[in-house]
Amino acid sequence: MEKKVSIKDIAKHLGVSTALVSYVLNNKEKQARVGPEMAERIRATAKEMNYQPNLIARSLQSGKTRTIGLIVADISNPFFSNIARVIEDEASLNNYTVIFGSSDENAEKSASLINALIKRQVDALIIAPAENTEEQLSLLSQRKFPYVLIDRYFNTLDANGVRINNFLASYKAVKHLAKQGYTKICMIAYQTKLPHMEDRKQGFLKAMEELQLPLHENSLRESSYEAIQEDVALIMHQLLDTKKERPDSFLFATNSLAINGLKEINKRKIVVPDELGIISFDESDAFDFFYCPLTYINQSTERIGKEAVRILMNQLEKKPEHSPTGLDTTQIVIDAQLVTRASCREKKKKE
Amino acid sequence: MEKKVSIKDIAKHLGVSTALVSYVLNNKEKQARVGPEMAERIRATAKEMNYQPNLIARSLQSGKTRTIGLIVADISNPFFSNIARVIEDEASLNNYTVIFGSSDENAEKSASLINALIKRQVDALIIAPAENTEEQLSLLSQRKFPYVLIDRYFNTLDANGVRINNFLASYKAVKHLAKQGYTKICMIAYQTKLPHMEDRKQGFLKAMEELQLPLHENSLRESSYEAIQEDVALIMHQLLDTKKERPDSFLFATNSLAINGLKEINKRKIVVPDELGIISFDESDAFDFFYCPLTYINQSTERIGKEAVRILMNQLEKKPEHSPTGLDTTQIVIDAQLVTRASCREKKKKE
DNA sequence: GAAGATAGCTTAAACGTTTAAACAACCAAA
DNA sequence: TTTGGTTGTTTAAACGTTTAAGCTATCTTC
Repeated sequence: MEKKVSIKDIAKHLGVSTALVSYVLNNKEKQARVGPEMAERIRATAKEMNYQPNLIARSLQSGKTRTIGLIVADISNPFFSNIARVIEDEASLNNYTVIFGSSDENAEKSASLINALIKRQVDALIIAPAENTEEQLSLLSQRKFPYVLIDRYFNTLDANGVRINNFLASYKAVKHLAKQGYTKICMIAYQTKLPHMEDRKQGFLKAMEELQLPLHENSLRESSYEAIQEDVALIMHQLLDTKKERPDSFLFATNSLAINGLKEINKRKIVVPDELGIISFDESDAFDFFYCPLTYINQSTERIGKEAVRILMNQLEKKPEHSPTGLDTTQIVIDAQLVTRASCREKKKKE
Repeated sequence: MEKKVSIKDIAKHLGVSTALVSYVLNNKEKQARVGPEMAERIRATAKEMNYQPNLIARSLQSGKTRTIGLIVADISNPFFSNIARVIEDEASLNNYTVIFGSSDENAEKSASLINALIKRQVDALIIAPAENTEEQLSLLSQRKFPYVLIDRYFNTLDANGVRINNFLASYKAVKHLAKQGYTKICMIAYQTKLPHMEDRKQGFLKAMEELQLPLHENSLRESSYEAIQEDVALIMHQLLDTKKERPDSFLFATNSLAINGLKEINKRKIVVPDELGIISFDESDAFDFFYCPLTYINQSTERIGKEAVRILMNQLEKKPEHSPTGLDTTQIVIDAQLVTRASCREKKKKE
């Protein structure tokens, strides 16, 4: 690669000091009282030599990189890549760029990603935290490093965050299923202690209780993240390939769980919504193309991404005197909408 | 945010020079003849003070950032986010991180992204180039800036690249359709001069010619990128809501085109594969969940990502003397596989 | 025509690293 | 006892910026 032209090259070319060049190219000619002809000459040669400022040097000097680190479970998951796109656009509007990393729901990977990004001096982080990462995050908080949690959160951690009202969304979904006449409702969730997932489970349980629907060991089943395909296949086998206590409806806690579940349901040629009602969290093209389009709980990736960046920008760009302690934190809870489509039958089955 | 500890802080704390600390923490104690006890003390205090090297400072000094810039059309498109994930993992193995940007198939956006990434001193770029970006890329080549094109390429540009054999993939797809008895084959492509798309179109035309199947103005229709939904809807209306010359099969040139097309096909309750055979490029969860799983041309995102990074690493990590002119370029053409499923009927219709 | 202001520019330090070169102290060999 | 080598450490410059402070003419003003 050819050597890049620096401010020094421009200065040498014109026989002036680098300071002068810097002032002009940063439009500080007024305060620095640079002569108008000089300013013009500098601008001209900068263009002529195709000068591009070295942002690394600038960052070293300013202590700011105008870079945001984004850590999600998996950037190839559409839920996260959609959020990534929104964050990219919002960041770009504020002249920031985004570095990303995938944690694979793994605490160690998360730690090393956070570390790598901090070494790279990102100004802030946006994190969809994995299980058992409270300590890492609490360390960030201690050092007053700016960050926002998305999608997930921790009860023990007072941090900026954007998420949906998981409990209520789940609760409403169950109520909706019950209203349509389903009684043997089963939830498929992830086996994790992450509170957002716990909330979804609790919302399910609370609704079931209020509906006085019986709960048994198969009412709420959990899959691992790593072996989701095998786990969901097994769960579906145990739940569907039996006559007694066969569920008449499913609530899937994420799009990946639903996609794996739907594959099993398809295999068995089970008729949705008559034999089985279905609701899932998140969105997916697959939900649209399932022979019976899925009713789902829409988490607006648009809003999540925008709010996350907004919180950071408020924190990063505001004058120090406006943040008395610097310890205030913002939590946004987005009201997730139930989008009703064909996967829950319209009326009660037997009247 | 609290002030970070620097090498200077460690040096001061121990009453030694920063050079010593630097040598030790870079494991150059042997060459620099640092005393073993001193080395131990330095390492200990570095750990104790939780020292994290400032990679920005290191980059300024070394001229390398160990960062790769990734420019795709849209990071939220699963094809690109899958590639992004592979690139992330491969880069990480080599101790690189990835900054990304979405060009939206827009040449100006592409130019400003390239510029922004170069100002940030990325060591190399991986680009899925938009239309009319030859000049930008040719400038990169002129300056000997390392980059690899993925998915797309330009005839007039001698650059590193990884892509599939678009012509042949398309050609084979049409032959496959014909073999199953379809004769009124129609291709839906993007309206662009990008050669990879042109190749797909030419492969289609060549196969049709060899098959002696008649071509007319509706045989090959094109949609814009910006208004894909409206365009595909219109095309489908014109092709399907008519009796005369109605196509009996479609070849979609990308997953987005297919997804939009399938929605229209679904609306009209057209029976696949009997009334209509379908093949699409790329992959999608939607293809699996369409009532009749789609036959598709699989572009291995795994291979594309891996090869792209491999090419860059070869170029970036090799000693200068190994690249005599530095002008050699590597092109990888991956053989895309046709994955046959239910969306093309098994036998000829009327025998 | 002296004092002070102003315009136009330069100097120099700083940001946190890396690393070649210099230096001081010691030791061994002649 | 000089010479030369080795060991352990420091000095200082460099990477490309930014920016406060300094300097020198020239211009006002009385």
